[in-house]
Amino acid sequence: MQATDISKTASAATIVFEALRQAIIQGEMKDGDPLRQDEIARLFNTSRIPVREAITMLEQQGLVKTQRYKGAVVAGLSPDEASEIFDFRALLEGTVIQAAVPRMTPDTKQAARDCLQAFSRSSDPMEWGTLNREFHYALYRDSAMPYHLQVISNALDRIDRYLRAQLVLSDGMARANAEHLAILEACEAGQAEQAAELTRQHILGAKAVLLDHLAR
Amino acid sequence: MQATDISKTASAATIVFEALRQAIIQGEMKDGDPLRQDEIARLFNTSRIPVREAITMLEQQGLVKTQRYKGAVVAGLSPDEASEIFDFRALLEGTVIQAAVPRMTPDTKQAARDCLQAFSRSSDPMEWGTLNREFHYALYRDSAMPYHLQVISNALDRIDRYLRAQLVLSDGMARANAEHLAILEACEAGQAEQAAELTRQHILGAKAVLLDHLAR
DNA sequence: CGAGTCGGGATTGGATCCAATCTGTGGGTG
DNA sequence: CACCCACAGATTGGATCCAATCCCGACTCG
Repeated sequence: MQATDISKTASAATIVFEALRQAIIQGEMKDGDPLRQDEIARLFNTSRIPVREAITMLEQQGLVKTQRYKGAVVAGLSPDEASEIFDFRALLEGTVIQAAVPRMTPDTKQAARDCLQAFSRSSDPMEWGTLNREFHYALYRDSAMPYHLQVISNALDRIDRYLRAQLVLSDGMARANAEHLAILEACEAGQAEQAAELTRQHILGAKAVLLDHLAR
Repeated sequence: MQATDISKTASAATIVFEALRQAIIQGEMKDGDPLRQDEIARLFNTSRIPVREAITMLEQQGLVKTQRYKGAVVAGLSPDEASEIFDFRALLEGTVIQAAVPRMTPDTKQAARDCLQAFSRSSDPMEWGTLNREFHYALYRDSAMPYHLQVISNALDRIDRYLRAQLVLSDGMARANAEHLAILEACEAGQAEQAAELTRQHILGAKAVLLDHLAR
């Protein structure tokens, strides 16, 4: 029998939070868009209380900025901030994948391969972002570093919108595909240091492309 | 004239949050202690609403764990989790100090020296923790990496209690003092790589001492 | 004509009230 | 005597209501 995480039934606040988070990181809400409490409350058929809690969660993650008595708006990223987060990711994700490679199970490798295939076959730009993320996350899964993973996930939330944009750019898809394949092969060959270096280059490459695009 | 950040007047929720955060990271509340909403509300002369928002903030930072309809308790750290966070800090703080050294202003160096002096003169174990933290933070200040700093600060919150405990242990103070001095000297000499390595060793050393203590 | 000010609507922050759930205790039953 | 169940108090989650603040336009007065 499959035991389901009891007592983890979502509160209204977390449901609203997840929905808003998705809307923000997928770019449905643009930078600076205001989050009206009672508008959101009506959308979810709740009162404003859970909405407010959801907004404070979003603020803790840096996804919105709030001002007292003025409300919350979707937080954008300056080029400097984006650049810093990419550096941050390169540092962390390189380290994490290096720790993950020696522990990587066949299951995980298969999952990563599946993501990669789906990624290259998919034609829906909106799906690319999630598959891209799933692929990376699969490779880190076996690192046994849950705290690192959580922090990485938060960092990804902050730049996810921009990553999606970057994938659509020029040959972003083709390049990402090639780099992903190289990373996966390094993992399968058990070359941890190589996988780490490729991951770092992959992230810093994306940063370069994106910043170049933002500058124009 | 000194312009004060207008409209940043604290809401009740953030006041409660800050107070609870301090109480937790300074160890006034032990692992597993429950946070009763109306008890806290009475303490601060507010209703439970701001208290609930404060608790969701604490949960986002990992300082408390909540279960639906059962409330929040102060979140402790298993040895594994503590160990991981020390590794995390070593990685990040090494990188950050390396970036900070070439940009470090005389003011900053002076501030760090002051901390160090106060640290060695102080006899109040409770003060050590804050001075220790101030010292480190001063050295990172000029790194121009605000995101990294924020993440480091969160990580510190999680283990601050244990760090304080470790300082009181054995010759924790004396050793920390010596290591701090070495780090500061490397910074003043402009040896960024050296400062980074010393910082990493400093953190990993503290981790070893603490884990050894926890095991017993 | 421009600057200051004074409302009114909109919006957020906080308080109070009600509903849902947990927990522990006592009684009944095999 | 162990176990199960019901009920009551305690506690959290959510809804509704009131207060504080902001925004914006119109009006007044020099």
